Amino acid sequence: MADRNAANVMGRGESLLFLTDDQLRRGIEAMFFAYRGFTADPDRILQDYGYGRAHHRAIHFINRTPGTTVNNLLSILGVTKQSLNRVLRTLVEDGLVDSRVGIRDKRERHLVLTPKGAALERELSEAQRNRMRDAYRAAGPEAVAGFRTVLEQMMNQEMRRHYLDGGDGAR
Amino acid sequence: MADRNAANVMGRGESLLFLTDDQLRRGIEAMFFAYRGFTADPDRILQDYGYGRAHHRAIHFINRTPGTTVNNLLSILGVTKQSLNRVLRTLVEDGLVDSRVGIRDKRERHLVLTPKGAALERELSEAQRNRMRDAYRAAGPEAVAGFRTVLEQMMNQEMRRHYLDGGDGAR
DNA sequence: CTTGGAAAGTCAACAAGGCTGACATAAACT
DNA sequence: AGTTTATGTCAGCCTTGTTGACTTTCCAAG
Repeated sequence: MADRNAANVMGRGESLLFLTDDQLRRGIEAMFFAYRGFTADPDRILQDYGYGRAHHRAIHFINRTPGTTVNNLLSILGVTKQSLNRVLRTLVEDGLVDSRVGIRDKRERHLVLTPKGAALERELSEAQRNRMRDAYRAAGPEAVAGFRTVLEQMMNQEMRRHYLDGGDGAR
Repeated sequence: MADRNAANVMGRGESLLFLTDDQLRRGIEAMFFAYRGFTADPDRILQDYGYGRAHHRAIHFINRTPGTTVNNLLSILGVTKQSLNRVLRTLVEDGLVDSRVGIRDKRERHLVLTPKGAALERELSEAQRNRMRDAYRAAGPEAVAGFRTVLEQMMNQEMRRHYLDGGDGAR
């Protein structure tokens, strides 16, 4: 219990004392605290509109993949259709999202942002990008590469698939 | 709008095309998807005990700083005392947490894990550490350093304070 | 051309975990 | 003695997740 995980007899110098429980705990807490910062700005904006994080997520992924179907969105977001539907309904009612009956398959609904929805999307993503940009600038390019690498490894298989689906991101 | 943020005329070669909106969006989605992986294992375990993420957070920080006060926990977690109290009450009732009247200041309650609480903490944190360790191993030491650096920059001031309070983590 | 099943929507009920506001108690501080 | 601080508690509200049951639409295979 005292010195568990003296995990790095595999050396190369700079990696000594690398995977101790304490190091891992620090990483865990970093994720926790950073995620709070990550969501703080959009949360504030959403409040002014009477929306929540669930609305933000829907708006984000509809913007990323215009014309996406409800089912696709469900598998990206990992919630039930009832839960997503409640959110989508308010967004459609409020005129932020347009739900178009499928052309080839009329059961499907293709979701797109209206100009009004796109405006909110920009406001939200700009706030979030600003924070991300500041963090990236302060950390430097190499840190950013490492950041992305670790996060990718932390995803579940299915999530990684959705992540990779999202365009190349200039990789 | 087409080529906004050609942000890197500051060069050094590998950092060209560094802060485009698309790059930033990729970082944002990486955070989103990775956080899901990050919480997936504990969430599964917590379900077996009838607890939620809120209980996990309380248990984690009581374990990190044994004898911490309610007020301190409140400022770390950033929730209302009513919300935290609901969680703490069940943990005390179920015999996972001990709430001891302060010695110097009898208004304060000092929170510590019971053996039973410590057992659950180990189960949860082991699962979370395993995922973190696998990600770290796959990514390599340099990536991990970058990961931590970017996350630290993403935190709010106050969160960063709490983060730094958590011991040195062999920095 | 019928039918099975997928996609979508809806209703109802419930739970976790946030929130506000009001109030109580004990202890410490001034 | 009066005020402030730390904690706890009651009541009620909201968002966002869940399950289960049921309907409508409609593609596609038999």
